[in-house]
Amino acid sequence: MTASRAPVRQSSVRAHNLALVLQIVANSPDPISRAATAAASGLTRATVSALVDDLIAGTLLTEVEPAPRNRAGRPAAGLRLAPDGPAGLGLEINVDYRAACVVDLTGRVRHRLLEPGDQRPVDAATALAGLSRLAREALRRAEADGLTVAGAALAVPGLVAADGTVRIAPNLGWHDVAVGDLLDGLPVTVDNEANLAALSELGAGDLPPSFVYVSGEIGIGAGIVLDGTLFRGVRGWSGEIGHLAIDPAGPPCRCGAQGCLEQYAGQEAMLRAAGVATVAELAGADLSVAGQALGTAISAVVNLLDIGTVVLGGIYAPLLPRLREAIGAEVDRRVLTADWSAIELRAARLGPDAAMRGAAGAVIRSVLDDPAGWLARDRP
Amino acid sequence: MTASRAPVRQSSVRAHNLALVLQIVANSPDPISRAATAAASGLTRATVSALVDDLIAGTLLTEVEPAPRNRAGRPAAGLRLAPDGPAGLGLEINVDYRAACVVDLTGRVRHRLLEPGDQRPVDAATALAGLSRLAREALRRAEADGLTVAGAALAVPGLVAADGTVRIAPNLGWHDVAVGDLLDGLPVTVDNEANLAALSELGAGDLPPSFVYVSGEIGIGAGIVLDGTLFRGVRGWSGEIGHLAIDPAGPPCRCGAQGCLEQYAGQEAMLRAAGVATVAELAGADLSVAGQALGTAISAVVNLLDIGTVVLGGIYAPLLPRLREAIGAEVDRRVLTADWSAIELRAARLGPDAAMRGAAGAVIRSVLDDPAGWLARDRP
DNA sequence: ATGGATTTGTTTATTGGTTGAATTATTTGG
DNA sequence: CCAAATAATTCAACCAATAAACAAATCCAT
Repeated sequence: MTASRAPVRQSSVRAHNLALVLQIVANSPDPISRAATAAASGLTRATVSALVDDLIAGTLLTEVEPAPRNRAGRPAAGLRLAPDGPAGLGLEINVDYRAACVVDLTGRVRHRLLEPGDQRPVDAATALAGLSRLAREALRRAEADGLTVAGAALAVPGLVAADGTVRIAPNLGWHDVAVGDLLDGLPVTVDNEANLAALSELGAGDLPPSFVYVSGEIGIGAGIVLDGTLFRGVRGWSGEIGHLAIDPAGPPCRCGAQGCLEQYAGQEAMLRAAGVATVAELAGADLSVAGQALGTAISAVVNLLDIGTVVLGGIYAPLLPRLREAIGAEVDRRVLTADWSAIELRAARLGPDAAMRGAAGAVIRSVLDDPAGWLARDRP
Repeated sequence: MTASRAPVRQSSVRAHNLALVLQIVANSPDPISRAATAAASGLTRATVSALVDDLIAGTLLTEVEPAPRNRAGRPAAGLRLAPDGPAGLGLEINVDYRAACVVDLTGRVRHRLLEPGDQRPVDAATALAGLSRLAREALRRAEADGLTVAGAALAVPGLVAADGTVRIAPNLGWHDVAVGDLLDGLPVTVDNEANLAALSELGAGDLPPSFVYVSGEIGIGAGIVLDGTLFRGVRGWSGEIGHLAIDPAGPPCRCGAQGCLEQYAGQEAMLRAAGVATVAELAGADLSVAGQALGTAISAVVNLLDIGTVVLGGIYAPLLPRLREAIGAEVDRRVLTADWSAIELRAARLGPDAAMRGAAGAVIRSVLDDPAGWLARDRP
């Protein structure tokens, strides 16, 4: 039932502790010594030394010069993530561009390729072929840098089934698209853009381990992060916040129901309500209707999940100053527990690249979460 | 980040594998042999034998006569949970009764004490003193049976903070009540009744590992079970479904907002709408308004969490036949993914005792989840 | 400059726990 | 009554972490 259904052997102990040590180093802002890692992990220095040897041999960690220090004792050798080890390839197909990026273990974006162009008129196969070209170019450049690409992830604006097929991506006009073998065998996972953007914000630091990322685009999606892990739902399509009911007698929605959030706070609805033509012009408009609707939806999330932090991304990020008051008022009114524990609203830190960087970050994260799997891979 | 921040030593391996073996036995409908357990767990027979020895010595498992079999080979000794080992004490304080029960490891209710009486006029201290008497009597009877009570849990209809204080229980008139030391040192955990009832339904079997339990009483609460574990939210107050917004212009709610679910599907609202005085009379009434409101709220849950099963408890359980159509229609209309994956509505199996049994079950579950902790306890 | 104090990192024997193979136990079937 | 089959236990080997001793590299006081 509750406990996982897998036996644990000694090798799992090692796998767990490798991940533990690696993540302590990864989360340390400055290079950290073996001894400090041992103290932080609760393992002995001897054990940490042995684990670190493996991690260095596997190009996951590197030793750097000891930081000069004015205390007695042998100076500590610093450990940090290797910038020339495994890397993640992040891909994205969205309404008006295709993009790829390469991110190394330390989180730095090493390469970034963007191909603007409306994807709606082209069919899925053509769009994917174009993406494949872009991705190969990114791989070529990564290899030239001496990086080993550990995997790839693709962000799409739509519902993705557990097996990676895109069930529906309304704004791309996609319907049951299997991405297939894009890169000659290099596995490509596919995920929803809001989910990946949420992970990306998590990686950007300074966020609590549980939060909701709300992405405002043509549609509205949400990525739910619980305790540092993306919550995907039972079948993989959680976070469909865009179709929460705001008013049962509200305007009809393209989903067939009435009064969905999208009809109040979706990009098109906001433009229509403000009587302007571009997103940039919204900065001067009255957004109280959208804000109130967003507040109602956010209240539902908080009442159900008791999450204290909401990150607003996509077009909402720059508009947050104008939305905050209406959202806050509605949340205060509707969330029972708001009296004890405040709900924090934040603007997303990362711009439009969030989803793509989150995709690359997901690959990196999978290596950091299971270094033993990386060490045991078939060497080239 | 994602991986837990604790080191793993060999002893944790044993702790994990003890839990693994114990739960395989617990989940087996019939007594199961060591060999079959080994096959199911992936451990070797030698290891399972050693683990089982410990579990038997700790009165968690017992050997039963081998089931007669018509095949060659030494007959297998059956293993099952010990009915005379640790037991859980479940407590409940609700609007019109106090109750206690003792449940053994196998899930059987061994004792059940119920003291009817309106708790609203008495203050919290008096109610708790009465509960304490009831609990002591239950403990006495458990001891007379040779059971060792491993712990106690209390179900209350209200919001419970992480430290066990009841922040607010509107229908009891409680406000920041610390339960304190009820039973001379025996630890008592406190939890929301909907949460515990949800766990109770999970234990009653036949449910998928992720579902939502909706409890209709004076207020409406929800227990969210994700992957076999209760989801409590960041600060412990998840599942406040009763105050989801159904209609922003709806009737005012005692929470201060307008159009909350409780104003449509709460017990009092349903009675008022049907023009009857007792819950029993609702069976013949038109419940389409409540059903539609419930359907809207359930759609919100499913859209956010992608959960495929909803269990309706409390007063909703007997009324489900009359509610199903309205709920179903609204869910089909509002849940994007309903086309691919059906949402199943079920009536709760357990009656009014669900929360109290869930409380006892939570104690049992904590032993099953961490048998090593139980084995390492100070023996009497 | 030199020896003691201090901190880091490695070496080595020990311990806890699983594994795999061999062994013992208990049944059915010819 | 013996062979085949299945269940459970015993025992040596192995793997990974620990504790304690040791080596290395620095600061500081004399």
